[in-house]
Amino acid sequence: MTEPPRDARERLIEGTRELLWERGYVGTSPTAIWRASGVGQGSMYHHFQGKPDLVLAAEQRSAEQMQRDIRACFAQEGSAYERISAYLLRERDALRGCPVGRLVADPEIAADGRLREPARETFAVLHECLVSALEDGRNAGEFAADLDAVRTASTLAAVVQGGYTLARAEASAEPYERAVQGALALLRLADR
Amino acid sequence: MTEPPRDARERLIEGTRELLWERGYVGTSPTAIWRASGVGQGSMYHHFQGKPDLVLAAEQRSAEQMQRDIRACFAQEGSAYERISAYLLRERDALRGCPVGRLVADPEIAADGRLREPARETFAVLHECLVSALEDGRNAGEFAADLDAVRTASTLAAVVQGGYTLARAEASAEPYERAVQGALALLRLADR
DNA sequence: GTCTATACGGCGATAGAC
DNA sequence: GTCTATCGCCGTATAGAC
Repeated sequence: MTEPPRDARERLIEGTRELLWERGYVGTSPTAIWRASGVGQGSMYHHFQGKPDLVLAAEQRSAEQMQRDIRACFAQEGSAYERISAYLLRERDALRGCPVGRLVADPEIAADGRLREPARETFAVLHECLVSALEDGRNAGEFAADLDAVRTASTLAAVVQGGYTLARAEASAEPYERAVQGALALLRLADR
Repeated sequence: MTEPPRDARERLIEGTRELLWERGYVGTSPTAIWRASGVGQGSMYHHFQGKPDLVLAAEQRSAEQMQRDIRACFAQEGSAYERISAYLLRERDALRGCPVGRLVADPEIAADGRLREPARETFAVLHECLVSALEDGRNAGEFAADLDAVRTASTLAAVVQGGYTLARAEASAEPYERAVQGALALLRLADR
């Protein structure tokens, strides 16, 4: 399915992505990165200036992929509700959480505009897709005419991100599933 | 308002709470703790066995406080919707996030049953309060008879936690406010 | 491009004096 | 109970050979 990484640079980015997802910025050491990526230390410092530089490249890759997945999901055929539920019900490993959302938990990333940018952009794309779908549904009579698309879009995005937190606290995917199902049910009830 | 910490033990717990909230488990070093708490290193290792022991005490304190706040909020007078919105609209520093929810982002805490327990218990308390309020509202005719209280409770809890993530990604409290307002609007629309 | 060697500070903890 | 000293390891690089 997935192409195996080719050169050192590519392996480093993929290794960093994995470690960032699992352990965050502080928890991800350069040593762990080159070891996990199967390249030498000298090679890493040849391709990247240092940890922040490599992390930025990894973040951009993760953001790019998530944005592509989001757009693909919302470009599918179907009613507004179907597209929204398709996104919310996508296969996710709730206990792993979101590779992009995880990043902003660390203050080093939250405080640095450049390191924060990929996450900001990704959630902006998600929000835009959700707003469009909600407006479509409102225009088609699927949702109440007074449904606030902008706010509801933030609600739905938050349910996914917060569902991860609840899942990790219980070490079970169930709270995540419940949160998403509950959000979709509320959306169905908002049909007049 | 708040009592200043008295003894070394107390100061250590409060200092650890702050650092954990801000920087998570990996990002919080014993050295930073005793420095921030204004006690000596030897004192710290006299009162606590090591980092996990001290972190557990700090977690329990944060969990205890959050649970007390939750119960107080839901014990107020008013309709079910009023109690729920009172909780969702509580003054929060959205950019700081949740002192309890932050903990489970770190794998060291998520993987350790004892360190995870305070967070698990806190979200269980929140879920229970939300379910009770939603059932009350349903019985009083405030919400649709087929509203699923258990799932909706998880949805509302997730909106708050996920709202923090969106806020940090944008470095603004606005996405958090939108998410909460959107959730309350959905709840109001689910009234038949 | 990739390698090994080296550096310096911080982490997490222990020892033992006071 | 609190203090300072010390420890071994790791984080985050830099240097210079190959």
